[in-house]
Amino acid sequence: VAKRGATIKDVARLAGVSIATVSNVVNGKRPVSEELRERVQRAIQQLKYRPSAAGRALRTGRSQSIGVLLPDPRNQFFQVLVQGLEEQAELHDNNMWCCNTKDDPSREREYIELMIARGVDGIIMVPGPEGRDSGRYLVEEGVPFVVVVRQIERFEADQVFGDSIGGSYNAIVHLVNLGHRRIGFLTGFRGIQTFKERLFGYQKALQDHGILFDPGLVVDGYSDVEESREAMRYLLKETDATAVLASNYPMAVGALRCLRDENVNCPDEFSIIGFDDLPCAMLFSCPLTVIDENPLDMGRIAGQLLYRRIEATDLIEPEPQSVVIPSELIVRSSTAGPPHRSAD
Amino acid sequence: VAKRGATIKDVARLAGVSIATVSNVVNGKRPVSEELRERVQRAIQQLKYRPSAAGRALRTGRSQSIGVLLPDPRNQFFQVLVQGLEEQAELHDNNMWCCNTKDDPSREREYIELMIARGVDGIIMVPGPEGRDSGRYLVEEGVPFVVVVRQIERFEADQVFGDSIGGSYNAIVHLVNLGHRRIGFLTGFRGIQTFKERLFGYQKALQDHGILFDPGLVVDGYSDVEESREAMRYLLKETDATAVLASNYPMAVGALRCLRDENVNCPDEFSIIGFDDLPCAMLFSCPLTVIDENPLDMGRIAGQLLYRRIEATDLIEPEPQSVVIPSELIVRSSTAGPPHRSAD
DNA sequence: TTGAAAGCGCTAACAG
DNA sequence: CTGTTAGCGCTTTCAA
Repeated sequence: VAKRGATIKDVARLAGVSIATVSNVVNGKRPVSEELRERVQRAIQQLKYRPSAAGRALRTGRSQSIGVLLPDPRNQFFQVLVQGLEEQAELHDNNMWCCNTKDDPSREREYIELMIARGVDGIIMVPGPEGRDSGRYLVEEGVPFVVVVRQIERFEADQVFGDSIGGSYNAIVHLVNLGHRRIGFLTGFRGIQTFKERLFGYQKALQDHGILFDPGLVVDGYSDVEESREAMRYLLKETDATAVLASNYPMAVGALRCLRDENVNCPDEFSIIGFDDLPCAMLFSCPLTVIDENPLDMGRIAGQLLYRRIEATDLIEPEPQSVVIPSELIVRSSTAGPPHRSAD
Repeated sequence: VAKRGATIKDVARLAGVSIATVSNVVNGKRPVSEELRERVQRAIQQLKYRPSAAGRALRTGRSQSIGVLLPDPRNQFFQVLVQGLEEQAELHDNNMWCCNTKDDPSREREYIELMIARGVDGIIMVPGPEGRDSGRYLVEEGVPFVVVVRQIERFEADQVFGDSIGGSYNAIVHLVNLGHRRIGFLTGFRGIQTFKERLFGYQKALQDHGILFDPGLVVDGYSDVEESREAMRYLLKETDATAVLASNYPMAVGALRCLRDENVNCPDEFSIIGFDDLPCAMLFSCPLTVIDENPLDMGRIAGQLLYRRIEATDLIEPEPQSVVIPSELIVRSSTAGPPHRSAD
């Protein structure tokens, strides 16, 4: 439908030079005399010539673009991550193709296929429940990639992620210090590494403080606001929990919403601590105490690792590198001592 | 760096057929005998053949992808919009390339150039301050496109947007009915059509209720949380406003944050009404009264219009169409009568 | 320093 | 129903 633009041939003809010369003016790979360069530049301007990405990609085998696999673009955490990636992509004159896997392994796999077919130069992946398989597949296909946000354990690849175990551990210590003993855990898909780690940190913190782990206090929110609201209702009605750790942002929102529905005061009657510090976290009816994971830096560093790999010559492949981004506990007012019982 | 996959030639050789036959099996443009089809399918499987998008794009002039220009991907409003678009793109086996214009005209223009060079089949644009120029340029270049969220007035193109004037009008009527007379307006870049319209709706509502328009009550938040916090502080300290209309989501967040900083109770001492209903709007310390614009439908419809145009034969170009998505006032608790004065 | 020409992977027109 | 072939726009040898 779109009308065809000028091609390299048109430019060559108008400038009275060969197409090779035009190419060299455009890409600067070989020196071109001042005179010809000028003639070519003028022709380019006049014809509004834009090199065709398709032609170039076909010839060079490089598309100047990278693919990004995200589980949930609506979660602002991932948008901040993307912003960090975008910064790097722009630096390399690349474009980014973001895809929504919805943490569905078949969508993840399909998008990887599609990305390879489209010839992306590399992939940034937030791995879903079967992310390890995807990772293996990418290795097999020889596509440069980096795993971000959620670690794939004992896997040789560039990886950038937060200290989920430590973050979770610190959150629980905070609650325990406030006097809580019955602490719920609101988890996402249990198949996902990050949530496993956060659960582990939770368990370890309990253990280190001599509190028995009760699996009945672990409820599934599936990273979804509505599901989390339901799960939280269960925690409230059917258990004696006095606090909860919500293992990501939408789940904290769901938990908070449930408390509001049920007219349970936060933090007087129930404490909430969440993951991820987003702009509205402090505006909630009880400004949220959170573990911040610094997604912007995660994105930046992941981007840098990817381009390092993309630009490596085939001879010297860089060593796979794992980068752990430190996380930080930000205490606001959604956490306090448990009701009917003084804090220690 | 990535190792080269199998090409159509490899498949043809292995299956013992011509490349044309392989192409026809893949694309189904011409009938192929059962026997050959099967041989080809087997070869495809065996070689893990994936048609090269670059080759196809070069040959057909179609890239099977669309570009999306967004002013601020971090604003969840736009992510919901994108979700609607994505739905349509997936339906057409297309991919989406989202770019962040930051409402900067030169970035907008650059990305349009880039998108054309990359051969996108169409563009969805949320126009920035000089969006009209961009629109004209797209027409000139013959790229199918649709304008979304923010209208370009008196401009022949497919456009999908909300009823900003009406939404704003209704918000003000709501406040006036509560008894407010001194109502502030927190605006984004004044060069952007949507904000002009929202300001207009505000003015018109005041006028219709016999309230004099005071330009001193219009303050700039530039769609930014921090800027809005500042602007709101001004409104609070330097004017006698008792309520404010924040003309998009991040600005409402900023306004709310300011009230929190200044220990001003909402809605008892000050009322806020915002635009865009996002999942946390109801969790704020005062659950936000908002105008919801239904971005999901905007995205869906914009996508449909774009594909209608992309798929049109050059002979029958569809008539440009403007679609207005109705908006809805959702009353929560951030609005009440003004202080020191009973509501009427 | 420049040009001619091959060919990247694919589709489509043409020939059988 | 199938095969042969031209050529999309570009980069990159190879020759001059």
